[in-house]
Amino acid sequence: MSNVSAGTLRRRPAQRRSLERVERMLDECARLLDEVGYEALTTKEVARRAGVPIGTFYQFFPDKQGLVRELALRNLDAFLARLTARFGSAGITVWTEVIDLAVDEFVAMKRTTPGFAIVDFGEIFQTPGGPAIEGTNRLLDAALENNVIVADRLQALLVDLVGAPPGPGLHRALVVAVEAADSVLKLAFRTRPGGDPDLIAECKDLVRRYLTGHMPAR
Amino acid sequence: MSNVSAGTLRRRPAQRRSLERVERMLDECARLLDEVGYEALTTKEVARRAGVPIGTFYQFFPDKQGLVRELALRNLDAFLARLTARFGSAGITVWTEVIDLAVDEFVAMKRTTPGFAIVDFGEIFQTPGGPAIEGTNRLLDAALENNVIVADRLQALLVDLVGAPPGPGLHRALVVAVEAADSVLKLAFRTRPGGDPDLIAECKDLVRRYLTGHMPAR
DNA sequence: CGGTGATATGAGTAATTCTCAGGTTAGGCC
DNA sequence: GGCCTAACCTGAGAATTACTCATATCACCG
Repeated sequence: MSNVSAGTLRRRPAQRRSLERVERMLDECARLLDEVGYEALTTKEVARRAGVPIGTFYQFFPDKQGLVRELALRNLDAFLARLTARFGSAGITVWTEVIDLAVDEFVAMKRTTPGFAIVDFGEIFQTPGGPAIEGTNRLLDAALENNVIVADRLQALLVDLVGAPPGPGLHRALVVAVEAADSVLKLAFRTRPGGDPDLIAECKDLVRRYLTGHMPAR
Repeated sequence: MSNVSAGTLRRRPAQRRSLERVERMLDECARLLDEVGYEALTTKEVARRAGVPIGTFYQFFPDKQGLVRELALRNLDAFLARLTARFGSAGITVWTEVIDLAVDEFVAMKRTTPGFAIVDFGEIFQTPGGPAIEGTNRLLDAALENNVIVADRLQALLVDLVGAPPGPGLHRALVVAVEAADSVLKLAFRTRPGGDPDLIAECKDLVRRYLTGHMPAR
């Protein structure tokens, strides 16, 4: 369930103390994000709050982006875990239930998980490295397309539970749906602290209508 | 057509030279965004390339965010101008044509307007100012919700050209549609330099299906 | 208990943002 | 024109930040 993607740590914490420290730094990073936003977040303050010297911070994280990217990864893990947990208990029969459940879970995390409202699964950064360098096609810079992972998981669930026809068409549709849902929910939370309920409802409607064309005839 | 929103300049350039300078700084900002991304953009480099001393930069822009916000505003103006121009010449009869035209125009700007692929109308920054301060409800921090302006304009066009029923329902639907389309198109341009054509097609499909419920029966 | 590799530390360096005291310019008025 | 005044411009430097690296400390084992 964990370690979904590459990971961006310089050194992976091996002993318990290090692990706790990294966890603490991620926690404080999340809380700081809620307080001051991404722009104003400083590595020094994260380290200070976590009770960790700045040097130790840089033992594990390459930089501020690496820190936030790691947080996004942790969020992704948590989301996928919660998703599979809820799908295990509830007996799903119609594919729209999958949508509703996923959106509800996402909203729940937006409300309760610190920092999730700001970064969720990443996608904050646009960092091209110079225009059209050499042959290297560094388009998807690893862990930069976490929404694709969510789409992967949703596809597996839909194929399993509802017997949807797998394939590139469905996969692309799910990536689009996740991307769109993400942005509309971000809007919902920009509009109102707890998430505008009308916009959350619209989000479900949007995804349902869109996916109707790519799904078995219910 | 211009000066759509508040504007974030410290001092509005009055004389021709100042105006040209501000314009030049915005141009260079846009090009730098394409080259190095938002994160790595520095005010010093923008000033240097524009041939303007750093002090002058700060005469007009409060900071890096203000600069990019101003660029986003200029992009918004340009987009709205191009939109109305094209709607004037082409005789629209069906509402889906409005969608297609708007998306096409957006895509065209993504391809040709420097920096547009990175910032388009803004929405990069999440900058809360401390949790739940006092009574002040600073939710929409001026110019921070530019997509709403696009939705406004689209609503006017749809009501005018197609006789759509105006009202809060339609308006909300358009805001959602614009937000979703924006994110999917961003994805399309992250995936491929010129914008993945499949994803662009999916974007149109997404919006069309969603808005069907909010539109006259064609 | 001494040795060895892994881990921790924080003062310091380089790079950045933004200011402000003082110099320059534009343009009206006699 | 010549003069005056307010608007405008400038860049050295103060304050802040990201990140490094030489040294100190620790964990563990023979």
